[in-house]
Amino acid sequence: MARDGGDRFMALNGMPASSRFPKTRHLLKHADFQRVYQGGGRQFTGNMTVFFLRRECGGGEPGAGGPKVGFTVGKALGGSVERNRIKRRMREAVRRSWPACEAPVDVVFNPRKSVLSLPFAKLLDEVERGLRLAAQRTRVTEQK
RNA sequence: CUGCUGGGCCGGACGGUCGCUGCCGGCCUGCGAACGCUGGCGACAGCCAGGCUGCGCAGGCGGGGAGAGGAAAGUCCGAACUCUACAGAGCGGUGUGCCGGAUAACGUCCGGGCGGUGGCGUUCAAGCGCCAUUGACGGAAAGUGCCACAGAAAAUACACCGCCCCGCCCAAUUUACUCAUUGCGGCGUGAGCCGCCGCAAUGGCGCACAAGCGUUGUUCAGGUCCCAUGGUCGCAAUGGGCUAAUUGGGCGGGGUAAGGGUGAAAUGGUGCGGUAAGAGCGCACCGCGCUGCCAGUAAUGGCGGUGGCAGGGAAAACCCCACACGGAGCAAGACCAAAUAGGGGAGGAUCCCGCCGGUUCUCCCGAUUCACACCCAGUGGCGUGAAUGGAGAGAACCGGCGGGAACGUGCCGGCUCGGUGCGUCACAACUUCCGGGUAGGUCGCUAGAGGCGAGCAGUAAUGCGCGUCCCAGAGGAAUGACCGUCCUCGCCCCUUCUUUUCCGCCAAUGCAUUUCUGCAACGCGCGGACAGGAAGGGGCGGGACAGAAUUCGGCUUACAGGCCCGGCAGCUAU
RNA sequence: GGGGUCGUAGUUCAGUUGGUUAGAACGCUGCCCUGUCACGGCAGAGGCCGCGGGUUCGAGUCCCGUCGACCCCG
Repeated sequence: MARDGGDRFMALNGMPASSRFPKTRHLLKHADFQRVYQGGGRQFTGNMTVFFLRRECGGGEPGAGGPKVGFTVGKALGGSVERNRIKRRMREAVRRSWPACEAPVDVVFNPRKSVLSLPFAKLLDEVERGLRLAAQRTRVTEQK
């Protein structure tokens, strides 16, 4: 089964650093979320909605070089167990998709309930696509 | 063994890779302060530079170790803890509610009592005993209110029907009438249930004096149903009453609380006596109330006496009684504290004294009013407090006037000074300090009514001491993602064995023989098919309910599967 | 962490306090009206009162538990 998926896992497991996801890479503040919703772009990718916005004043803070990611998992998505499961799967997927995006952007993922039962390889694919998309779009707007 | 049910326990296991959040210690980098060390300068306050050590913070690297539950849930109770209010108590409100115990506390738990339900045993039965289970289980003679429809009446008991007695009136009857007893004959043969019989049997149960009910039948009108030991009709005999009496009807007065089939519920129940009719009116048993003794800590139980019945339900209607509770909640609360706005003090920009006026506060004075407490036979007295008032005193602040000092400045004299005039008013920038306090951060924050083990006390809940262990602390919220093996459950497939039923065959097979063929076997025989069971293997799918948020004790609710203990029913074996 | 409100016909709501008959409007169905539709008229169906217990003679209503939805405060 899924020979190609197995290879992908091997490759990801072999990748040593930069696949970590500490708190400094999280997007936590309510104001940050509002800024991304108001000023950024959005794209729906099937099982989630991706919001993104380039961060300008990302000066001296640690972890300012790369993207920062936040999730919104509302009460409508289920009980606390299911919401936690969704967040954990999303975090894991983002953690393994860091190479897709190097730009300093703020990204907010708004997952749907189907993330719970989706095979992990597909979820990984979608998150990686979303991150790459966010990087490209923000670069375009910057050139304008 | 199966099914139902009650209680307790567990809540998949092991491993790999990569992660997340605290903690411990190591290394590196940066910053900060201390300024201990070195060097330089110096007015010996200190400053500058260097780099070592230790400290704090942040980041990075690699290491060790830890990391969701029995319900973490619902937030239904109870506490700890914190702040706040408070002399004490009450009112109000909320909650609890048989008794005793456990506990920090509880609406929780344990034990007991009483009641309900089910089962078993015993007994002719009533009843009694045992077991299981269950109960929001104080008070209805403290008071208010409610009880539809039906029913005479729904809480005051008695209006109505009925029954009985007395009085009056009317009608009928008259030697006939009437009453009682006995005998004979007739009428009747039953809707329902049980039993009995099959041309024989015909027994029992089931109201009444009446009003009425009930039954059958059923669409309604209407009709039907009456005595067997006591019904009714007729006849006869005997005895009694008698010209007034009897019967019937009406009216009036009284007695009665038995009955009146309704209803969820009807004013003690059954029997006997008793009476004009009746009635706890009397008696026996049962129930109930009061009371005495005994047992028990108590709830309560047992025995006896006594009363003749007090009196329905409902308090999850209001309410009464007893007891408990001040309020808010870790976003409690404490500390540090940015930016911005704002507050206060000082400098900027001056202090002192006296007089007058005003405001506020405190004290003082006595009068009136009110409230409370005490004394008193009392309209009275006395004390305290409050409000109003006053002419007084003090303090603070504000305003005005006057004087002095100091400073600035002008003028005059004059030169280590003096005199005199004016000003020193207000506001603001700015500087500095202080306090409150937002964002943010730190603490609270996990060693506890803690877990485990065995012991002792206790029927138990639980308690006591001993030993041992440290076991999540996040904060837009970590405790994960993926994979492998095993475990378990369900379905499907294959192999082997086996059971029942059915079908086919005396052969397949083995041995002998060159071959034909012969021998072995009607048997617990051989072969096959459907179905079932067991074991093994393989494949697929499933493994619940659910995520700590200050911490505990309970309750309630959700929950796949497994284990243990108990009760009931059925089957099988001994 | 506190506090509150509401679940009744397909839909929106009465009825709940103070217990004994479940109602209104719109919608739906059928018939009439009209050449046809709409409007209108007549008739009808449709409810285990969120769920589970209890109190009571009797529960939509009272009590307890539970589920769901919504709102407010810090």
